[in-house]
Amino acid sequence: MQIKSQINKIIEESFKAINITPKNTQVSDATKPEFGDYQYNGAMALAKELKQNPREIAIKLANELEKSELFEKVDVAGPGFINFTLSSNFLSKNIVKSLDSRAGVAVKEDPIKVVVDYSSPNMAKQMHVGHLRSTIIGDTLANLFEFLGDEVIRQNHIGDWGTQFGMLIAYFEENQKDIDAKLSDLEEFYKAAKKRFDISEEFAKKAREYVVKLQSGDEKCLQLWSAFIDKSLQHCQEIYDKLGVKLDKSCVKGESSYNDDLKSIVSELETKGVAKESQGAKCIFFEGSNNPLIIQKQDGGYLYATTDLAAIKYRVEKLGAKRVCYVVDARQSEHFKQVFEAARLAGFVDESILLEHIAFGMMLDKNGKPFKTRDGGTVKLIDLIEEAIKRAREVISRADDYTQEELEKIAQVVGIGSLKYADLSINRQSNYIFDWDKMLSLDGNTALYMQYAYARINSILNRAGKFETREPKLSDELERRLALKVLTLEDTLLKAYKEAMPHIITNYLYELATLFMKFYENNPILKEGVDEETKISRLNLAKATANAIKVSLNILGIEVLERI
RNA sequence: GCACUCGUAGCUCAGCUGGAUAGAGCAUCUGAUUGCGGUUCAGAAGGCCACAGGUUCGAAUCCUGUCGAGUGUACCA
Repeated sequence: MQIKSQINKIIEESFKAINITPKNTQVSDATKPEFGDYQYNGAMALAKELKQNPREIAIKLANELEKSELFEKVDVAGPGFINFTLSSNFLSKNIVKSLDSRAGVAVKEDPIKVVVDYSSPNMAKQMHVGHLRSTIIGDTLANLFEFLGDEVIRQNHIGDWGTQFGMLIAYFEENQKDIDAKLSDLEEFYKAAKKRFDISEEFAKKAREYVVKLQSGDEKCLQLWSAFIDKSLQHCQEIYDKLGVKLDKSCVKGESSYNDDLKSIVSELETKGVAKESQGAKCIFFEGSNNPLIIQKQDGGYLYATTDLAAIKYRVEKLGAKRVCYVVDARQSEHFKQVFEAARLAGFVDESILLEHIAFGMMLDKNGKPFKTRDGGTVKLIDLIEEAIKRAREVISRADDYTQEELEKIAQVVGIGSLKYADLSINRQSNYIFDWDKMLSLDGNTALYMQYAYARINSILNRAGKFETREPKLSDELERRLALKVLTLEDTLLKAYKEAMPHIITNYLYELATLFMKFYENNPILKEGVDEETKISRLNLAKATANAIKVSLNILGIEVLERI
């Protein structure tokens, strides 16, 4: 349920009742729990405008606000802060509603069509750590949008076109071998080809010729190329499956698929006067910037900017997207800024369509240096995943007497979950320091802490057996706060939605789990001496908490375990 | 050179549509719990929010400048 918007509405109405039209009617979270649940600070800003005492305005407004049944208390404090405390009755009533499979979160009233472009591996190489953030953040955003009711189209804009494939084909021709055998380690194959390319002028020339042949549709080249792609996609799919990322073949729409549109895109941009020739290349210039966006090279070749423009056109015109999210490395900010601007100049998109570069920082090691293997190579994503699972296995196997099968399942869920959570819990815009120990710690804002909290609640519920679904009686401040936190899930998701920031959800989860741990420590549920009424009340609250944790984690693409 | 991002506790990070005494976790110190599930909970200590100005009743948050870090900057993707 949405709480803030309900309060905002009441504020608006209350202002109407006292004949004031304010600029801002938004409540914010209370800065301290002692103040209440929410606060409104608008009275101070209004005071100057109306030439009235802020406190008087606040009191007048508070008198109106008090009439609402939503609040137990409306206080005016200091120079004119208005503090709201929600009624416990309101909280308990809604806790019951949050026991459903959506944890009480409504579907958006105005669903839109959204394209999320993420992962986008290069088909000539294996996936490496650089692809992790895009894949995880993108998948989470897609899950979130979907959960809230948008129609989500996941697009994997794979790098399956360009010079590198000429290189691969040339190298393959040179070393005629069985394609499966050769491609079993694509990485090695690519490296070998690249080496040849750098050393031999003759080989490089041949590679370029193959690019031209490929792009003009040479049968044999296409066949080889498509075998490369198939093989490479298989590798990617293994990783997606392992990560539990919802990408598959149907999401693949690679660079090559726009090949046939590029020519007409360029001529359309020229006709519209958006693109001009400069130094032999076709460029789009922008006001206040010296760097143009080049869409066609001197030699007539197209660039990735051209492909991106074709992709925008496709997504908006063919797919009908109203919001397009590009989950790509922050280093490409300028590129996307230019591409988006160009798309607007060309009239491919109007103001109603939101084009967003969901930028994220790099993964760094403990010393703040780019994350590499010991000998300075790129870390293969598959190795990173295996390592996460291995480490998770070590952490949990200290704990209990699992069967081999259980241990494997738990190691998978915890390892993958931790890897994802560590990434998602940090503001995506900044670089992030990758730390195995912190990632798999049970303390602090980690996946294990959440999964453990969930399993713990689950254990209590199992021990309790069947019990009645009932509005919990919130008997103390801790229970109130926990209940309120459970109910703010929807507000949290909407904020994360608007800003495309997964860490807003993890912050919420951490607060929720922490509150639960406190509640659990202080308010026994199944211990002797707890009366039946209180027990059932607390069981309901615990169940609602578990539900909110589960729903949130699932949006993050993290599984919960009934037992750890 | 120019552009973008960033600078908050020893470390890793929240907070940034301006609000009350700037919050967590780790590490450090102290206490509770003989265990509804062990890896739990409570408390202490730790801050010129890079620096200097400005706007404002009010600035970590907005603006300008300086310093420092990272990234990008014409035919790779």
